[in-house]
Amino acid sequence: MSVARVIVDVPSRETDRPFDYLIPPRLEGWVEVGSRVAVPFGGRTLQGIVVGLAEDASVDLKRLKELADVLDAVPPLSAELVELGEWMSRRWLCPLAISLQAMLPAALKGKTEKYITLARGAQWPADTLETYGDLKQALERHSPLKMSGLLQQFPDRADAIKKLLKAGLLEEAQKVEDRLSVRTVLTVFAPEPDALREGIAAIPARAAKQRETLEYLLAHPEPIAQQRLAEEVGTGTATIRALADKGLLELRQVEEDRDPYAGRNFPQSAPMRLTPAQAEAFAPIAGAVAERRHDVFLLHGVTGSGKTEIYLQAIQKCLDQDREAIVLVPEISLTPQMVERFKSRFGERVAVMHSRLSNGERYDEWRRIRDGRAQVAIGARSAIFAPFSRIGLIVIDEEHETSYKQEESPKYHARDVAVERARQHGAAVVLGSATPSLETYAAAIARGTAAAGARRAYAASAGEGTTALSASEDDAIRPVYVPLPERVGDRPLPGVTIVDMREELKLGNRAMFSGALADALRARLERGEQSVLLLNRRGYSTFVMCRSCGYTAQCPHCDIALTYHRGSQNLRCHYCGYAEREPSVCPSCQSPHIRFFGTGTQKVEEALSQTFPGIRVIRMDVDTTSEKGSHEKWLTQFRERRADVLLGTQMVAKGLDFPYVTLVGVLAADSALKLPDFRAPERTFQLLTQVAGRAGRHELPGEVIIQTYEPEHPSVALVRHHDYAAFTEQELGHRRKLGYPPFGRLISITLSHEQAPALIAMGQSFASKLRERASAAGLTGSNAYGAPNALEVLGPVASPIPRLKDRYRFQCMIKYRGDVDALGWTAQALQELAEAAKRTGAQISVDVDPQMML
DNA sequence: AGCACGCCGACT
DNA sequence: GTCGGCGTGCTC
Repeated sequence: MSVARVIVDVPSRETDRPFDYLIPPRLEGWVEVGSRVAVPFGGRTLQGIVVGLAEDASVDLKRLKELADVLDAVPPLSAELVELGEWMSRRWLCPLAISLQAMLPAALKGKTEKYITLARGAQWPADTLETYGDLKQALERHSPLKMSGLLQQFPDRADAIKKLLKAGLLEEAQKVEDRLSVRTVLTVFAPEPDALREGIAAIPARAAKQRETLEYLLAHPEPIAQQRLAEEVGTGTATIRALADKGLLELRQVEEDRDPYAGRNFPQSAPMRLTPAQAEAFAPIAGAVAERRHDVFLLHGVTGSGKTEIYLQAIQKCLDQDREAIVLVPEISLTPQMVERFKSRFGERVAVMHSRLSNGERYDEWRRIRDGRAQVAIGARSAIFAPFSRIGLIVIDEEHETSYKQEESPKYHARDVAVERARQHGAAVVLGSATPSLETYAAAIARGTAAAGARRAYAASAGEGTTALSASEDDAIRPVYVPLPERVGDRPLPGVTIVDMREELKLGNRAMFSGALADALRARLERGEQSVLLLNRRGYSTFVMCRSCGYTAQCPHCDIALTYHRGSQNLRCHYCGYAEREPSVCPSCQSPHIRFFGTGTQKVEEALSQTFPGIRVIRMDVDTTSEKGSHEKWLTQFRERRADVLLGTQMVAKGLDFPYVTLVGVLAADSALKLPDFRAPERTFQLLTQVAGRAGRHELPGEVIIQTYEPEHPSVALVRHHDYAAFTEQELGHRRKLGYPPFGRLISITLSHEQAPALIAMGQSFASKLRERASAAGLTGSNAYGAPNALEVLGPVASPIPRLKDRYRFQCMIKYRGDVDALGWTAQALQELAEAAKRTGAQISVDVDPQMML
């Protein structure tokens, strides 16, 4: 008998290794690397993934249990994806079970279900029967019963069931079940034409409908849904059933794909003629695809420069070779517009995956990919795991977007996974952005450019410092730089005005709209044009304070000010979801002078209506787009010009393209600048540049007005001339001085605990252990030239949000040069820490290459 | 992560 | 004297 090595679905570091199981004869032949199996594990039955097969000789067979089951006819993961999962676990220091789970559609996240049956032949003593007769009766009616169902029926009998199990009067069985519903449709299958004609001849003259039905099938022999056939023929399903009973046709339940885009027509679109600039950018990418080279490209194109058409044509090249393509877009720009462009070009060959699909819909799209019915996958972050087997191209649009980094474990970055996966397949990678992340950009500039002379466009300003990324760093991405510096049709970038709100105040304007913005809005209303307004804060007011005693409303579970929401009249914590009623007097001193400060999107909406009576505003933020399809609904309304203003948080900044938008207003450009995060300036610059790109994308010229209290901050000032290069140069200078990415790398380790003192002690002992190890390894100590240390351990310090969901948080940061093996080193240290943490009840969370410092 | 086994307080 | 609290330890 052979042996399967299984990663069980327990997301803990202690069980993060393969466990060996015997493959029983009945399952022989069904088990492969990547199979999903059910295994007995410590007294229960769990889902697991087979990561290896061994011959019996190599393992000690005596103590092995057998696999309980193989859960799918076709393994959901390929050996290649299992390998990718192992790579991810090393790269982001997370248990393999978690990496593997991330690659499966949610529908295949197996759940252990317990079933209860009456023990066969067991005699119930009279007194037991008296007390627990109702349980016995329930099980006599239906058996086996789900434990969960039984508990629902008898909520207070949990202990009783346990007792009866122990006494051997009840028995328990466990099964791993999918969270899955495959929709089936009753489908009619026609027999061979000859049989069909015989059937028609045999039908009595008065059964006209039956005859018609068979005649229809003779003309249309392909399988058809019973319902549909009945409609076509103009009869009821009874006719069809009658025919089935006679054996004249076959009726079967057939699994149906839930097509989330069913009933929508996507007019076929032909490739557009590329502009000379597009063609120049396209050439090296197409070349790499044609030659099946694993090259990575940074396609740096300003907003409106036509990157998408380049993606589409590169994908076509890839399909022509009978290879497959993955396109990642940020969740937020996975709008109908984007999907439509891909569906129009590639039709049925496109599978779409995003979070708004139900588990079932997503599973169906996933199966279309796996079964080879789709060759292009477009989706958010997790689409990088699309189960293709011959990938030729991976595109990551808006490469700089933070949503590519998953904030929960596995804390992977889809961009890095993409490059690794492409390497496995010999596929090309295109990273597209108008505002590339500094990491990608610096690496590309360091490597050089594909097109001669292109480097001039951006490179000079980036400075020599960008080469600081260590050349020996083996997992560093080194993209070929492909600039696309002009907008299609030579449309100019919109003019940008920066308004200093301090000056407005001096002029006596205390409103949230500056004179310039108010005038510009009014002009759009008069001309019937549209505007987009950005304010990156939802809710009505951002904090609540008592003017008598200084009390501020804080979340009782987090160290965070509560935000006032107008619609629901409550105060809410945006981190844990806590809500309380709006106070009318100060909860602390009962003074009526409790006031709401700070501006959120709700308040702007109100101010718009007051300032411009009759204005039609669509507000888009987390609060108005939580419903399925609402995002799409608002955008459609806006496109159809049923509103004058689209007001929202950063979700209005990305990827939208409306011809009548001629004004973009940013209400508080500096709102994110004060955050304690070294990427805050980069993010602000990116957000402002992106939102500015929403204006004037078609015939009408665009205008951008940015309100700020910090007009001279580079993140704001340099947006004025869309000066990515100048901003980048400055910012890279700062990063270099501080040893931040891309000049150094970070691993953040956050410890959390319900009690602060225990946490502080633990944090300190952990940090000093790390430091000891580092110095023992000769990694610390500044060198004689004042160059940064190879590795530094910073902290522990309280996290920027010191308490979240009733847990205190402390963090350590490991800052290191790219040529140091900090991952292996940290993994070891964590192993030790994990043991200590378990005793004290602390939680550890590791973030390799953190994107958010909060 | 759970579920077992194992040692100390409030009940029959 | 028993039921049950949840503290450590293991799971092929």
